[in-house]
Amino acid sequence: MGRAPCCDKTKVKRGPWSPEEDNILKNYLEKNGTGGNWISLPQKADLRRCGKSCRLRWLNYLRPDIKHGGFTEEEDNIILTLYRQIGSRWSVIAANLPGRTDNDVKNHWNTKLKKKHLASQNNNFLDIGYNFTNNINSSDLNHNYSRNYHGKLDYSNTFTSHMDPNVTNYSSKNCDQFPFPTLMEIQENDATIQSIQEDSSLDSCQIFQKCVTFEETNTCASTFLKSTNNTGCNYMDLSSGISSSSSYYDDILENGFDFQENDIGGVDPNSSYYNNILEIDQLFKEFEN
DNA sequence: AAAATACACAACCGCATTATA
DNA sequence: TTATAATGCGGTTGTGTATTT
Repeated sequence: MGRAPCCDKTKVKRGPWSPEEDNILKNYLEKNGTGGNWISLPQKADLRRCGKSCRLRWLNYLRPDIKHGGFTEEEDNIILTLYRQIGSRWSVIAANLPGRTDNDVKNHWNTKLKKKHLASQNNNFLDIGYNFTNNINSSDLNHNYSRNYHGKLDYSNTFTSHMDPNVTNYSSKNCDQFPFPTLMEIQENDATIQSIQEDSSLDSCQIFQKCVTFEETNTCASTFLKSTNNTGCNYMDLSSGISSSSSYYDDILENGFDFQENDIGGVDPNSSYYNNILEIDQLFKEFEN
């Protein structure tokens, strides 16, 4: 025994509404209102439609002051915030967005915001980092797997090092404590590269200056510390103290924003870590889908 | 240029809740 | 008070259009 249908499906029209039908429904409702009963409305308005269909058409489309599409960033933020608080209670979320219907918010979520939400969730998750360690020259090297703000796979490493017993991890958070290697020689070229004697745990270090344009609007001239070791390159912006071991900087400096699909920040494709990280990336991609 | 695929949004379905007789 | 109808809601599907192959 199924549920009793709300109307005779063989006698009502289904699918998209024609402009004529819209006019009939709109005119009827503006003149008479719902009369407190959607089920009997189609008959009274002379529409071959199910009452529920009429209600939906009116509430989601024909009703005055309804906005369609063009969600603003502020609206997106409200939806994202509320979704995180109360989940998929679309009518409640829509009630906080004047002119928006629950159906519209739900559609917008399913087509656009869900990805944004998942990405930020994954970013939060990935920010914690994937860690594994091994010993290189008596330094503990922690390998962190994360996403940079472009959503690109990024790989960085931090040291639990013998260099300073009071500092357990060298990262962007405490890079001001990073013991700089001794400057041994200076070379000049068009990128103003200064070569520095390598530190015991680094194969080589360079300081260089270059003007970098972010997204065509945000330009910054930074002095970077570039260090290389056997897992790849590391860049630290000496003015902001932000470091990144990433081909992200490589790509900006060398190719603008022309990222390669499978770039992994800071990882030498010939290194033993590369396949390992690709595997991890595959797992994350599956998790994202 | 045609077919396949992806995307956006409208509409439907059935269950839960609320209103009414 | 309770049975039934109407309404509200959210998951899901359908449809037209845009983009890619």
